[in-house]
Amino acid sequence: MVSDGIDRLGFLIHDVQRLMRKRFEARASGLGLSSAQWRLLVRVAKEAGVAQARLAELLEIEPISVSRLVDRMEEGGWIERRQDATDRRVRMIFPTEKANAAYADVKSLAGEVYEESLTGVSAEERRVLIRALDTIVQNLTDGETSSLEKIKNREGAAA
Amino acid sequence: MVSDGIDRLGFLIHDVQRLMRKRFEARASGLGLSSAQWRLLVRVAKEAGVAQARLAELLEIEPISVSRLVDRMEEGGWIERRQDATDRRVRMIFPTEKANAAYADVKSLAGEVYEESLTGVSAEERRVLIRALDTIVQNLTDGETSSLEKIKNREGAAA
DNA sequence: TATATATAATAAGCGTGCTTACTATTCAAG
DNA sequence: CTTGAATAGTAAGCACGCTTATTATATATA
Repeated sequence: MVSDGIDRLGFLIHDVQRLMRKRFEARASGLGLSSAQWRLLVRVAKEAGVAQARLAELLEIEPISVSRLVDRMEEGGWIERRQDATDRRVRMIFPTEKANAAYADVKSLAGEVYEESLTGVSAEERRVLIRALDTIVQNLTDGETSSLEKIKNREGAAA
Repeated sequence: MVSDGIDRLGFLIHDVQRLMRKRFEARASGLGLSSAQWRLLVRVAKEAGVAQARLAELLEIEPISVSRLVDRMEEGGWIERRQDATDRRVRMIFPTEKANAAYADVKSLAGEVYEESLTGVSAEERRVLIRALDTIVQNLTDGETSSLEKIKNREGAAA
């Protein structure tokens, strides 16, 4: 066989990401949250008071992206910025009551979307899928150099 | 077991997509092409003269997104817009010489990135991965309605 | 023919990511 | 203490996706 479809990997990943985001946003539109926003919300819900710089690390986006995302979420009444008493450079991010209430909804919505996505994929195939995706993240994460010799085990970054 | 990691599926897909795009763009930066641009370029290289509306279908993005992408790529000298003689609404898109020359480079770059990504993933696991991703695309593609009864076979959309 | 509908492309404006450059503040070194 | 480097956050401006609305052209129908 000429191709296992590996040559489509990039297109496939791109499509899956776009479709999952779209599906989630369709479901969650009632809540008024975009997918970038609920991604941030999940972090803040678990770690109230986290600094923006730390959020940028956790979400693996640039601090400026966090800054503007937080702007909009503050306007939307999802989170609150507070000064850190000991370091005046820092803005601590807290979820509002509204956010805490929405958190459970977001989680169950995500679960629904995942189940819809995986209809027709067996338990064993799901394990392989997740393992392969984890491996890809590992391979592409560390140093931008050639990744041909770092078949390291995962470190278990639970969502 | 509480979790196979399925609850991380969205985060994983998101991360993999972002990392693969980043890695590719780092490699391809010398060519002056973004990942959205080479995605379009691949289509145009295979089907010179394609209309923008058809490109929007193929790429599964909105016509307006194609319009602005094509604007930038025309400025960059990658493609050329020509009038269709029989239907003056239509703009036919042609690759320039520069684009045709870059096409082979883009393909081999993509292959490299895929191989780096999949280091440590066996041939069998790769097959399962691709099949699972194909299934997810199917499940999420058609009608935004519940997808619990459409375990259809693929239609073979070769990249 | 004249009118209504459909289609191709674009315009305007927004969300989310980026890079680069800046301010405010803290910390380290002398 | 003062100077200088590092860190937290933001501003400006770009790419690429979106929704909604508009223009030009084609096609179908009364």
